[in-house]
Amino acid sequence: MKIVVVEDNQTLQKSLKEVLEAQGHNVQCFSDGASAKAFMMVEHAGVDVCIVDYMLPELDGISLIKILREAGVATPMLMLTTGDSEEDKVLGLESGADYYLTKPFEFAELLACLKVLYDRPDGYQEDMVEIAPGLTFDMGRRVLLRGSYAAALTPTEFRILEYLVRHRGQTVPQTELYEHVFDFAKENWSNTIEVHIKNLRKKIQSENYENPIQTIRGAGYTLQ
Amino acid sequence: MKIVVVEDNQTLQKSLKEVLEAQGHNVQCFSDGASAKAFMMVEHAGVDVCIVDYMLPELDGISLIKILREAGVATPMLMLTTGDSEEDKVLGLESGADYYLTKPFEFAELLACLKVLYDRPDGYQEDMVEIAPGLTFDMGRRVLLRGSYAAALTPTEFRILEYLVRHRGQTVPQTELYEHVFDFAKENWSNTIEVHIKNLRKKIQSENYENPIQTIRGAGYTLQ
DNA sequence: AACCAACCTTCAGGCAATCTTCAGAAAAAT
DNA sequence: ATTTTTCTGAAGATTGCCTGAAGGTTGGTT
Repeated sequence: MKIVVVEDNQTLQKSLKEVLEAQGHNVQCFSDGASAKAFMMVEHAGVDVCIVDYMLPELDGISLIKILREAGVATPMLMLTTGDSEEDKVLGLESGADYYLTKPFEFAELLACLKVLYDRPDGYQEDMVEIAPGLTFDMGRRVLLRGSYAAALTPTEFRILEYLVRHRGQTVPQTELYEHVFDFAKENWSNTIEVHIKNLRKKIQSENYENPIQTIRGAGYTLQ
Repeated sequence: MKIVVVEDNQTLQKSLKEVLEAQGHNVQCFSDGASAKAFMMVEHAGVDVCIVDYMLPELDGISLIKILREAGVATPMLMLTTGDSEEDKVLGLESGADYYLTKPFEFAELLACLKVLYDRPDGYQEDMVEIAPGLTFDMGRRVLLRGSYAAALTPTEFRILEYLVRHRGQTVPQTELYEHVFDFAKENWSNTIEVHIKNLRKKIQSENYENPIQTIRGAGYTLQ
């Protein structure tokens, strides 16, 4: 599979490349966060897994992952770190990394992780999702495509729809949407999510089908 | 969500239970592998995440996970270990664990992991239960599926049916349903549960089979 | 058979969850 | 700085769920 490695330590980068290529993978290396970001923004669709160091010149690993995630890149990410700080680990996971390895690690462990990440049952790496007949959600471009016409999504709408897509078929509570769309739980209530859902529905709606975002009273929303 | 903890160290088990319950989770603890296995074989459908210690009396963590996986249990598993051995880590992941934490760990880290595991895009967890021939209860979507037609459940109906499913074959007293469905026991009696049971039966009913929710006079209800 | 307790059925009022609209605030783009 | 877009909270309307009451059945007991 295609693996992107972002690692500034040249020795480690070379070893990783060798080991992974020996396993038959196609490896693309970067030595700083900025160039990795530039590449991933464009090419992420073809990448199966991303291995990212925590400390990087130009753009650190956590920010890199966060930016990519916000841009709708859903590629599985594995983060490497030297730090023992538990806080960093938490930060790493919350930024959107899918796994976390502390250096020094053995390559066998890395390979096992890759397997776990890649064997995930998903649709996770899908970039184009059919929301309704004739209506496609392009996560890369952040738009809804109806025929040749593209409807833009606002950032919040995008995050909501992305979350619903990742949990398609499940009933997602409003509280959960709050936590993921904004990075915190709302204490004092507001109907912000409801308003965004309404706007999303307006963009999705068509005469040919009923709206695929269903509200399950007392439970949340379900994307069919 | 419902979390199963398998940990023989009583102190740690207690802390885990406390922390997780403080987060609003429903926690079920076991102190050895064998009893956890017995429970999971039957009840795994209702369990969202499993936290399993590496070293356990009766049946060690790795074997436990392996056995459950072979039995088709897809519940996300998080393994705890004291060992630093990289080999153990690899073994743990290959046995089917989804994540791996080395003791001592901080609870914040554990919570972050749980979030990652639980937010997985899925269909991964066994969420569908066949209530009657041709009638499936989809716990994720909170609906009853008959062929392609979906009947919505109200929040209370969902909680009742969920509880009956988790205790399938057992006779569940009304008092127990009260405690689960609402978070308290009812002092002054009402027939609310009876009404909800009636509505549930109406949604479940069909000409082809008799209603699977049986009333055991003087004892409670049984889902066959 | 007559009685009683457990359970069923129906239904309407009250109420909480959600929708809708809109306008001002904040943020982003120009 | 100005314009445009997006976000957010308020207020009111609407929807659909929950519940308790009242009366009806059922099955067991004397």
